[in-house]
Amino acid sequence: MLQLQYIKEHRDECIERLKIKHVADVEQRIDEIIALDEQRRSIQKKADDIKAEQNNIAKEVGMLFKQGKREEAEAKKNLTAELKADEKRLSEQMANVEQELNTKLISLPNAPHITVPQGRTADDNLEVGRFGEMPNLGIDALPHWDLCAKYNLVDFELGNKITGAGFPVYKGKGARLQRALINFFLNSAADAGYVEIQPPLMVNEASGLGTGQLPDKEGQMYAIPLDGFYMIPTAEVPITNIYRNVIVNADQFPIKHVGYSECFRREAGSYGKDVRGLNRLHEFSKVEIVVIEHPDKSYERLEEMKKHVGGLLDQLGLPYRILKLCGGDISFTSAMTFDFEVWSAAQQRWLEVSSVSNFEAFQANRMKLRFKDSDGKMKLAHTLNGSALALPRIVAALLENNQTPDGITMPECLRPYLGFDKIS
RNA sequence: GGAAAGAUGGCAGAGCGGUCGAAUGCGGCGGUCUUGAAAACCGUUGACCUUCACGGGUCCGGGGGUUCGAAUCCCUCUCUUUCCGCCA
Repeated sequence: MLQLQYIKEHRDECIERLKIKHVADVEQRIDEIIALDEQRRSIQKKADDIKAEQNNIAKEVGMLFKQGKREEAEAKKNLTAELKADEKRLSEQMANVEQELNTKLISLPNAPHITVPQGRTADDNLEVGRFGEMPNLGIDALPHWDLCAKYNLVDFELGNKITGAGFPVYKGKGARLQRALINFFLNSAADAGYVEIQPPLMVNEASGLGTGQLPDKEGQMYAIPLDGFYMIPTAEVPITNIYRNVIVNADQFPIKHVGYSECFRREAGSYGKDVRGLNRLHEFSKVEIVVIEHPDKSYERLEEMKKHVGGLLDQLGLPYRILKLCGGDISFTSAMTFDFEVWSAAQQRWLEVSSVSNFEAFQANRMKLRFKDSDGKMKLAHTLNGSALALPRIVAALLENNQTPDGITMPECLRPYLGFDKIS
């Protein structure tokens, strides 16, 4: 959530930024928050004064008892009765105001960076770069789901049988390709200074709240209500939550992590050609990079992360474009997001394979992830993350773009991990 | 699934119901000594709310209760550890 202090001290800027996200009734919501905070402070002042008086009386009573002045002590005791009633009344008021304030704060999305493009839908995203050559396939080129069947790489029917739609089974060279990609991605990140983490695939509620999946996107996660756990939708959740309630040393910045995990998403309401083949799954593999950084350096770091992701796609030889997401398409928690999309030559469409975001202090505020700055003050760190990369659509594009009449050529960078250079 | 124990500051670990925000040790920071460092010694060192400041308030896992007064007593929830059972 946004910092109350920021909202109070930069009201107009805050409203302007939130307007980029088309937040309804922003002015009103912000002013309500500011008013509630003022209420809270005035109630607290009164409560503090009463408590101070009670503390004094209690101290005096203690002294009198020690000195053996019983009657005086007994007389003083009665003084607190009225104060107690006042205190109870105030603490009820306080609880109400705080709860209302908290509800309003937590339901407010992150404020986009001022440079985030205006716009409402994915069509309004700004293309900021296009790389690689789009292959010219013949008209008999096959979409990846046909290639998967032809070369027996991914068995969707088997997944239906074992679990359900959206849980494919990778077989033979298909399975090997998965493993090769994971290793390639993990090693590349390690070479770039990211420390590898192998996180749990289920998280508790506090972790879901920390990174912002809860309460905003509850329906997106698989839940295990019996134990109060959620299947992770991305490794971002467990890895970032390593730093929940942590005060890091400023000299540790940047903290860079990479982790591979299976990701589980309910994807309720998706259907049609969007979900055909590997395009959208309930379970998929992804390598994720997570960075904790000083607020002054986070946008610099975002660029570095983009370069890393772009470098992977370059090595894989996939044509791609980078989009700067517009206010309407950016996520609830993000301040700035870049999407990477690869060209899927047989489907003739762009597929999102990475989303790189700076959350500024939004997640850190929920998680109480702080550091002591050089001025000696406690401040919230910035959190960032990005896919590097999500596998299924990479596989889809690799299969489609590299198909030839006598097989599918594998990119050079994967061969050490694959043990073969062609699927045929 | 059964049984027991525990949850205190960055960590470890004390704490008769009344100067306990909390002993002590480690760590951190500053200093003395040293060419420099280590060791030793001295000092310092929690977070949060509020205030221009002085100050005031809150926090010893969460919530509730007893009391003039709770880290300390009672109830409850959550979590952790250990033992037994089962098991990759």
